[in-house]
Amino acid sequence: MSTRTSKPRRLSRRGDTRQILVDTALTMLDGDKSFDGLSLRELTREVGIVPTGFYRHFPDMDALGLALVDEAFRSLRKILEDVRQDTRSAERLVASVVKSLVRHIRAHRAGFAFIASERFGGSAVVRNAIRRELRLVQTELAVDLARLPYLKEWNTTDLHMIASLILNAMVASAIDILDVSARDREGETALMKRAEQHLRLILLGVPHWQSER
Amino acid sequence: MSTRTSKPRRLSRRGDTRQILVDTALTMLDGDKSFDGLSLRELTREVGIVPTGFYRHFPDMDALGLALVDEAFRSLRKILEDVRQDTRSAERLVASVVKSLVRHIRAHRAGFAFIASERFGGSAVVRNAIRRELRLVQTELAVDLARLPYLKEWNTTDLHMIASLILNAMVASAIDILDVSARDREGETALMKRAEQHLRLILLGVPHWQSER
DNA sequence: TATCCATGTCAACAACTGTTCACACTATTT
DNA sequence: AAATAGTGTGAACAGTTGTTGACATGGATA
Repeated sequence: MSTRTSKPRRLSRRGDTRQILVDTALTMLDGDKSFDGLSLRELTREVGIVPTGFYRHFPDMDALGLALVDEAFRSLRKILEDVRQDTRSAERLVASVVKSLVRHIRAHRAGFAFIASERFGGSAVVRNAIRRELRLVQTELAVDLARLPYLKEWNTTDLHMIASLILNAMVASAIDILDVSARDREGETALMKRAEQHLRLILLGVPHWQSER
Repeated sequence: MSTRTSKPRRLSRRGDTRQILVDTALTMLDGDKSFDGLSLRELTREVGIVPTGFYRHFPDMDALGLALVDEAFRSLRKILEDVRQDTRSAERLVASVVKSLVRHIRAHRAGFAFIASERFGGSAVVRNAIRRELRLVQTELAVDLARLPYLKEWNTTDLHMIASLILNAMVASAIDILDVSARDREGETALMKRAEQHLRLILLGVPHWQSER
C-alpha cells in the first residue's frame, strides 16, 4: 500500500508563478549580484519551486532576462507619460520632471537598478534589449521636445542630439539617486537639486544653439 | 626508479604572470561576460596556469577586481593629463578633448569597457572602487574648470555641478563610441560629432547661469 | 463525470566551481 | 656550493551548476 506517501505540499499559486519569478529575480539583482551571476537554481530556491519548474515558464535564462527588461521599462515609460501630460513651459517643467523621476524610482527601485547595471552588463541579449528600449525612449523624447514652442523650427538631428543629452543626464541622475536613496534621505534631495540644475543648464544653452556653425 | 618522470614543462614567465592575469581578465570581460560571472578557473585556464596558481598572485577574486580598476583608470587619467596641457580656450578645447578621448578609447578599449560595465555591476568591491575613482576625476575636472577665464568667479558647488554634468556626458559618449567603434567606423565619427555637440551645448549655457536664482 | 493541460515534483547526469595541501622546480642570493 | 624565496603542479574535497526524463497533481473544460 501507500503509493509513495509523500504529500508534496504543492503550493497553490494559481497562475502567477511566472510573475513571481520575474519579481524575485529583480529583487535579487537589486543587491550585489549581476544577471549573469544569477543562477537558475538560486532563483528557484528563493521562489520556492524546484529547479526544473523554471522551464515551465521560460525556455532559458535569456528569456527571463528579456522579461526583466520588459518589466523594468514598463515603469520607466510611465514617467514619460506623466511628463507628457504636464503642459507647463519648459522652464517650469524641470522641477516637475525631477520630482516625477524620484517618485518612480522609489516605487520601482529594483527595475531601475536592473536597467542601470545591465545596460552595459554581461549578457548580450539583455544588453541589446535595454539599448533598443532606451533608443525608443529617446526618440519619444525628441518628438515631445519638438512640440515645445521655441523648438518648433529645429531639425530632427539636433532634436535627437538634445534628447540624448537630456536622457543621459537623467539616467545618470537616476542612478546616483538610486544609490543613495536607501539610506540617506537628505543626500537624496541634494541629488535632486543637482539633477534640476543639470536640466536647467542644458536648457539655458538651447536658445543660443545654432545648427551647423 | 624514475622519480615521477613527468617533466611538467613549466613555462618561464619570469615575474609578469600577475600582469598577464590582469590583462587576460580585462580582455575576457570585454566580451559577453561580467566580473562576477568570471570564474577563477576559466581565467587561469585562459592564462595557461593551474587554478591554484592564481593564489600566488591574489588572495581572492576581489583583489583581482581592485587590480583591474587600477589598471583601467591608469589610462583614463592620461586623458585628463592631455587635456590639462592643452591651453586653448574652452571653445577651441572641445574638439581636442573628444579627439583625445577617442584615441584613448581605441588604445585601451578593454579598460574602458570594464569601467563602463562594472560601474553599476554586481561586485560591491569593484563598484565602490570605481565610484571612488570617478569622484576623484570629477573634482580634478572641477579644479581645471576653475582655471578657465570666465569661470573664475564661480563657487565650488556650481563648479562641481558642471563638472559632473560634463563627466557624465563624456562617459556616456565614451560608452556609445566603445560599443560601435569595433565594427562601424563612420558610425564612430558620427558619435564623435555628437559628443562635441553635447559639450558645446553645455558650454553655451554656462555664461547664462546664475547661482541661486 | 471524465479528460486534459498547466504546473509542479523527484532523481539523476556530467560538468563546473573555490580552496586546501603537499610537492617540484628554478633563479637569485648567500 | 648551499640555501632561500618565488612560482607553478597535481590530487582531492565538498558544493553548485544547467538540463534530461518520467511522474504527480489539480483546476478548468468538455
